[in-house]
Amino acid sequence: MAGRPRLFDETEALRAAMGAFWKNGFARASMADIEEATGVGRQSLYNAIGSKETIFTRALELYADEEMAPAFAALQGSGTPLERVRAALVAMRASLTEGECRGCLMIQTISEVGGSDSPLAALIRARIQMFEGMYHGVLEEARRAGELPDGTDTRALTRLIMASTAGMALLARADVSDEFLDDVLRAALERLT
Amino acid sequence: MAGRPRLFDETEALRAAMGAFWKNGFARASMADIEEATGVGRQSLYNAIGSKETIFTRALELYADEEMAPAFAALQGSGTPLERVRAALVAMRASLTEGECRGCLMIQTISEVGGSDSPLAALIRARIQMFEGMYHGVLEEARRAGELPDGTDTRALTRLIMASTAGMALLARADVSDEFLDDVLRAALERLT
DNA sequence: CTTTAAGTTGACTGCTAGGTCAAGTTTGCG
DNA sequence: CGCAAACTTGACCTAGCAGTCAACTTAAAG
Repeated sequence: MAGRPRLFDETEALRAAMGAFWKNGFARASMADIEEATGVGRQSLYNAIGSKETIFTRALELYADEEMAPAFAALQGSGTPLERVRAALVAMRASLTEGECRGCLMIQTISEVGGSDSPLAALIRARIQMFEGMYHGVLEEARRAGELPDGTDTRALTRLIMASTAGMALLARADVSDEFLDDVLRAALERLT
Repeated sequence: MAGRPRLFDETEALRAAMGAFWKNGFARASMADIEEATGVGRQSLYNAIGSKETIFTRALELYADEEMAPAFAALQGSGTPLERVRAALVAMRASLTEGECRGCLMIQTISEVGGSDSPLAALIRARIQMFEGMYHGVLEEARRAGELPDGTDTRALTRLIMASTAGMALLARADVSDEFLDDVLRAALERLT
């Protein structure tokens, strides 16, 4: 089992590919773009990772694990439950404009693979459910702790938060102003009671 | 100026093309799909309308004018300002699942042409601003009429509504359940005070 | 009826894309 | 050293795409 050692780091390459996909979307990012972004030859990518769709899937998983981590960390951080939800929203808002690309790769992928029944769509649905479960858990905590009125429908509130978040990410992609996004965040925080 | 009369109705064809784009997005819908959906030959489409991008642009305008009309009509309909906003939200929610395709063509297009500076992106930005202006006008009315607390930041509230709406449309595309969308609507209506 | 402007049809073109092949390179192991 | 396994390189292949061309059809104008 000897052979030439790999000249690139797989995760590093996936991160670079992620950038290309984030900028242009799955369809518009060509394999040539991926080669250029990663600095890795095509065959090497195929050997190490797989087809374009596989590369994208892996890059999307990496995105969910790395790029969305701050928001999730905030949810499980310190403070009262509601404070943690607020912190997560703030982190989400920040992530939309801080990097090189505006918006959120996960959200922007939804409309691209949308209705299809591809593995990609399944991945996204799974992440949505995970997202929902985490928010809902903390909001339920908040309700039990008396931070939310006792009759609060925390499931519906969770889903409103998710829609608002997704919408914010989407509009960021439409080159809406930073103040626009700040307004959304502020209005959402005000009504989180 | 005599010649063979056109065998198809241009608007009808655009409506059919709209369906194809709605289902698959701009990039994934091929000219062959458009031919099949419209029942019109390619050259005829080029003669009458133009390139694929032109066809899409026209179809998108048609979508905005026809498919999104109920929501706008509700905004300018009868009832107190806040009632009209509520009615618009209800109409938006309904439009997401009533047709053959889930979601909203306008929203799903944002992530596709996203950051680019194409005419399409400009069209979308213009519609977003129009949308914002209409909502904001009615919410200001509501504030002045005492339906909203006097200190309400109606601009921020407008933008939150837009984000929630956009997010709802996007998630509909991700094949989220109908109850999910209903929850978002209900939670949004509850917090519209 | 003839002419002519417009519409239709289907074959065609050039191009780009994702994916593969074969030859060459670099390591570890016997 | 020499063999074999893994990786790299760049040319290549095929399919599908948007868009075009040329021949044909239709109806109104004169």
